[in-house]
Amino acid sequence: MNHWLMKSEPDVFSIDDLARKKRSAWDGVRNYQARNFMRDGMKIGDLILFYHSNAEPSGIAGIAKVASAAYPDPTQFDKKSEYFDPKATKEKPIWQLVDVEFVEKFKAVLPLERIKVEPELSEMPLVQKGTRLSVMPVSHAEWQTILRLAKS
DNA sequence: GCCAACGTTGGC
DNA sequence: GCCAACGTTGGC
Repeated sequence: MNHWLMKSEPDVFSIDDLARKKRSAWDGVRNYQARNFMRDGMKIGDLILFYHSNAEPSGIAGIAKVASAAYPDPTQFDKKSEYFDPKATKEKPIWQLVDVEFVEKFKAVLPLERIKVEPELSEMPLVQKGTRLSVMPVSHAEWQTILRLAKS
């Protein structure tokens, strides 16, 4: 099983929103590398760190899991959506997404500040300067470290 | 709200 | 195919 981290702005969609809905399509990803991780890397049941960006504080808020295989993001065809992509067609969709399911909300957000100073987490794309990936893989060791920090 | 860093677009 | 201009991300 692989592990992942996915970023969301809590003003738009937070861990609480996912907890309420139980399951949601992770729409709006418009970055090829992030799309490829969802399309080619994710398997049903993979666990996801739910990261709050542009938040107070920014950090990891809980856990979700992959609940579907990748399929075309419907918002790319929707003219009224802010994620509409005029270059995408039903025959040749560009953007893919997966459904995610709520697993757990941490008692407290594990702040980015804490992640940054943890030597075992220094290789994460999350803390690399200039990386803006919104979907990224997490190694098994990093996963264990993050859960230990989040629950301590 | 600022702005650095990055990805994408489009003229040539 | 280059690269300047532009738009976006996301921490602060």
